Amino acid sequence: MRTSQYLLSTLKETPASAEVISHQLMLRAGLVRNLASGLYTWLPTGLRVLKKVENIVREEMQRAGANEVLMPMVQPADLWEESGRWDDYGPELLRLNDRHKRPFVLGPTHEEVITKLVANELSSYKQLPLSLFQVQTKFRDEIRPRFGVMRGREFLMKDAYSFHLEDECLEKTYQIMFDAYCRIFERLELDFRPVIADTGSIGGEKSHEFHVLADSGEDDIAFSDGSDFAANIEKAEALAPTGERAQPTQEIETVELKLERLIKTTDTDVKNSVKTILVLGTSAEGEVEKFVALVLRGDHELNEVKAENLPQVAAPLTLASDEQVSEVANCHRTSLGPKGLNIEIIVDRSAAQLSDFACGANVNNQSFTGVNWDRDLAEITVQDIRNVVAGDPSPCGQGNIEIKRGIEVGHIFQLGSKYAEAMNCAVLNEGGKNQTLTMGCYGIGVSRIVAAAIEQNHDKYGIKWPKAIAPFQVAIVPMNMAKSARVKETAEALYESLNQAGIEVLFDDRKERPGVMFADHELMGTPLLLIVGERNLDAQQVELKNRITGEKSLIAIDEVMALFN
RNA sequence: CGGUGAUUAGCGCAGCUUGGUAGCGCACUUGGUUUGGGUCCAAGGGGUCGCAAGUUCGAAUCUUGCAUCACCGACCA
Repeated sequence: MRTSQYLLSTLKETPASAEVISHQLMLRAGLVRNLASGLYTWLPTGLRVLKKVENIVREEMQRAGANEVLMPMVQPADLWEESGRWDDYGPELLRLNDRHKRPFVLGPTHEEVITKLVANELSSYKQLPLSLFQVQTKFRDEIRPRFGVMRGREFLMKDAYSFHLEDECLEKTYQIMFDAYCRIFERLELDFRPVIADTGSIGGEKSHEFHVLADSGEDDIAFSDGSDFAANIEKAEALAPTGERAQPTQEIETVELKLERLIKTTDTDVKNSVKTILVLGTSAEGEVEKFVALVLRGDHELNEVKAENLPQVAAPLTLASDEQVSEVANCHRTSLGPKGLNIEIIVDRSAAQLSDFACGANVNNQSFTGVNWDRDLAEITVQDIRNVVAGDPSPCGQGNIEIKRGIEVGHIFQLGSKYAEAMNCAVLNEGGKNQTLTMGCYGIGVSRIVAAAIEQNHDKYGIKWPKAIAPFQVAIVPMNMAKSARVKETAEALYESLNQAGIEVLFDDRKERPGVMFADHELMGTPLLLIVGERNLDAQQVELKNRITGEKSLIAIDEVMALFN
């Protein structure tokens, strides 16, 4: 490709709307352009990268035995009613009507469509197991699109689905997919971790997320420093403190301060206080009807996923309003405490270990000190409901927890039969009986990977692409080609040979000054530059510059092709 | 959905307080100059000042409403 025929579209200045480095560089290097909130056009350079990521994913999916298909982005609403997600999915699901006023959705994912397809196509256990995948545009009407293509509303995703008669078979495929994912991210040269993940509302038993480590990531990942344990913080278990709880030594006293003031103005340690959060609870029939108090040590944070997964707590987790707090406890939320509440009390394991602790007194601007479980509060349930913090013992039993930020680029689930049941996806088994299938699903955010790769690979000059996904393998940068016939001939000849050999080469034939060309190629992250100048032509040499290492060297012109063998 | 801020040329911004018909840098066009790290000089083109209503002789500027974008929060496979 010649730059004179190419849409380079680099920018000197950073557009004001770009927050994270990958978004800034994607705009500056001319990879994408914003169309509307969360919607991006891929320019030629960006599309080259996107396609390379897509192809690596495709190759590894095929190697894992999956068949590629392509499903419509627009899906009829009745499929979603059949699975129950028409009601469950919420406003993230973009709904629309066709000219006959028939309801459709823009697919945020394709479980319904694929399950329906397989239900229609398969009839015998002999056709199992089967894995299908596609690379397709997804649309999710995100509440808050941000960071460019990192969290766009429309994005490119590889989604794969596997179908099995038995769970053991599903587990085997799950492991194959797990390995395929590791290979994909290794080929992309990303610093990534598979982490244990929450299955969320999609259901299922087992799930891993694949995270690219980067400070701009939106998720917290808990690692062990003593093993390879890693889990999304949503899912990382906070172990119960070891040892016996200390015996009470103090009597309850009432203090005329709200808890926050008590901690700030006296020597009461926040770690020896508990905070109390009132949330909606569920009845025995699973209906939302009452309240539950969640009690945590003062310095700990509530883990909403853990709380939500408790049967006593209504999902989605809903905090009680100020009015509701008044009804239940007759005080403001800042003075809530577990003692004297006439509702179910769920206490975090760490909070349950405290003795002689401080808490709100359920009277405005009053607290208790010297409170003790058992003695002062008998009826409590102890659960793990907090986020792990750095330094906690790892739930794997070895080492301590460290927390880092990650960008979720992949997620694999053992779905089970939720969708197969809903969509009536079954085959005849060996005994001639109808048997509902069990499913796995496996997603990779293809467009998000492009952003994640930049987050991990850039410097002050621009992007430093991993080899496998660079838009071009090499650029030819001629010095003053307009004035030097030799330079022009050499550059053209090199371009011709590289092109012939199928190397992706960008020939900078613009009439620009060298500095401009260097700056553009560094911004775009081309891994190798071939600099052709009068200076080295007498010796039949060109200069080779490596974008990643910054190394420069001179090589003979007839050695150039050997670089790409 | 709540809070905050923004919206003036393709991009980055100034002008608004104190109303008088729009400017700077980059980019773009033309000519010259320069050519191993974003040359320099000159001349140009380009804007319904987000939209609508109001106040006023007169609105980018004041008032009101709306829209869009972003950030923080809530929310979210």
